[in-house]
Amino acid sequence: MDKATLDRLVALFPRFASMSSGELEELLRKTGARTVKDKPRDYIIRKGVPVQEFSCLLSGWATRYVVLPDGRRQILAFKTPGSFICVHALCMKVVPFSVQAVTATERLAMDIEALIDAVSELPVANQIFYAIGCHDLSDAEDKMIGLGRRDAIEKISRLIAKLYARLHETGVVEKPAFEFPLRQTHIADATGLTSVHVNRILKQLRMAHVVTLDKGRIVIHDLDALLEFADMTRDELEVYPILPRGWSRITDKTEKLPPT
Amino acid sequence: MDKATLDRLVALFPRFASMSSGELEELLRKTGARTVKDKPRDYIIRKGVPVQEFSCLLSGWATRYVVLPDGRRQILAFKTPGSFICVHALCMKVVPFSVQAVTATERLAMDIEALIDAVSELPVANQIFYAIGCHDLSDAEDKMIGLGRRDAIEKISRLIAKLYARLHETGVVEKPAFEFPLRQTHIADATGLTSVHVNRILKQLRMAHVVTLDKGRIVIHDLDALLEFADMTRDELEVYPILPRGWSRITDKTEKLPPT
DNA sequence: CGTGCGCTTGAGATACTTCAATGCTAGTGG
DNA sequence: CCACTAGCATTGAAGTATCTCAAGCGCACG
Repeated sequence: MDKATLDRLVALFPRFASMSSGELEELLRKTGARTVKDKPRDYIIRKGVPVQEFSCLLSGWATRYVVLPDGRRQILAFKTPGSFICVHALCMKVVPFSVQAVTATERLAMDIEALIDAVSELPVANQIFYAIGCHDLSDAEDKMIGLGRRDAIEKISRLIAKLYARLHETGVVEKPAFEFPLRQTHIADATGLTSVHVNRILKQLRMAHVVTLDKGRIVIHDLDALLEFADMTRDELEVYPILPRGWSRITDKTEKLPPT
Repeated sequence: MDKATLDRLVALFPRFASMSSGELEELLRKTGARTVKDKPRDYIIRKGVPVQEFSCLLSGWATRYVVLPDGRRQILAFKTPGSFICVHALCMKVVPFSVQAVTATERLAMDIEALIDAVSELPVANQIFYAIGCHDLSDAEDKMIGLGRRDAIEKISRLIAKLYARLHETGVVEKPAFEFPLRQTHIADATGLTSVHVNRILKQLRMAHVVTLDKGRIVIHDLDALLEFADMTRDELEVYPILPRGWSRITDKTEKLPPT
């Protein structure tokens, strides 16, 4: 693995910076790290099929989702450059969801069994991977709040604001106008809404000159207004590089004494 | 720590069985493990206040929840005997949620910093705690599906069925009739509904002779009917003792080719 | 013996869904 | 190069699951 690729990897996955570059190179060597390309709609992971690779997404977008027997779909996460495809794979051979490429993607794939061995010998790596899992857990719980207790415009505004923050943080996009390959059905299945309703809410945001979404491109005209709709403050936008025990994000400011 | 307490701990937390009893005793000693009692409505963890203890719930019920600034509440998890109170604490000093006792509770509390040190020296403990975190992640994602894509009767039926399965699995209850200290507002805040609507759905379940819930006690008259309402099969009821890389639960049987 | 919390129920409101039709664009085959 | 098709976005109209508001009731607690 050449120096340039290594730098690109660390830039997208700042957590790896807590390893020395020697340790990281060793880890990549031991796990047979290689880059893999997938085309749009390719499956990266299939529900029920043993997962052999641990992947770090380098470019492109993907979705991780579940489909119920009657066809209802819930998208659990969108994967963008800097995302780990499937943290679960480190402790589960078979996972109950699928991951599918939305655009063409590039990822760094490591052999899982080798990774587990390598990590167990390297305490710093252990901490890193625990923190990654913990981050995904917090993220899932944040989404639970959104799915359970927010209305449509909040859900959609938050989704857009958070994706923007993430892409901005990882250096993938600069301005609040960028490639946005998600279809309205993706947004619907991530927020628990109907694509028809998503369409109406997007129209509302467009009419208010807040966000326009067209032909795979999004333009955020008024970030403050978007945050207003999203019920977010600017500091909630920051993506915290979660170091072990270093996180101190507080979501809600005031907490009424809850019943019972 | 006497032998009886140790046995009780391992019975409630079968994961600990992958450590030798010597290793476990050593771990408990190093972390200053002690039992702590809380009264109903006591806070076990407060949002924004540094978490010092890692707790294993031995008896009683608790909720882990978030309250939004305008008062909307989302319950993230119910804690019952055999639950870890807050897995996040191993990598976050401060967490964005609170944990509050519902009934009187008893828990085994360990010092977190000591636990982190002890675990990093013991690969088997490392695996155990990673698996615990992974279990919570899968659980949260399962709840995301419910919150996003299921209707009221499915949500409530699933909640009841899963709590029963968990309590049964850990040996806390025998028959499908047991202490159930949750108020209707708890159920509402866990499922993203209103307590008024929860009331109507419970009435529906009562009228159908499926479940009765009264005075802190629940009786499941017809488990098969409940599972029908819950859109669950009997094998989904089983709580898998997730060993590292040993999990193979598949939630959905058929998966239509999803759009895009 | 009041007071408060939780359960219950009715009536009316609404956020979101379902159904259905139209149009646009890109890809495909002839 | 054009006709044909499929997928996606858009919009209207009608339906419904769930919410809001409001009132009454029972029980536990001080």
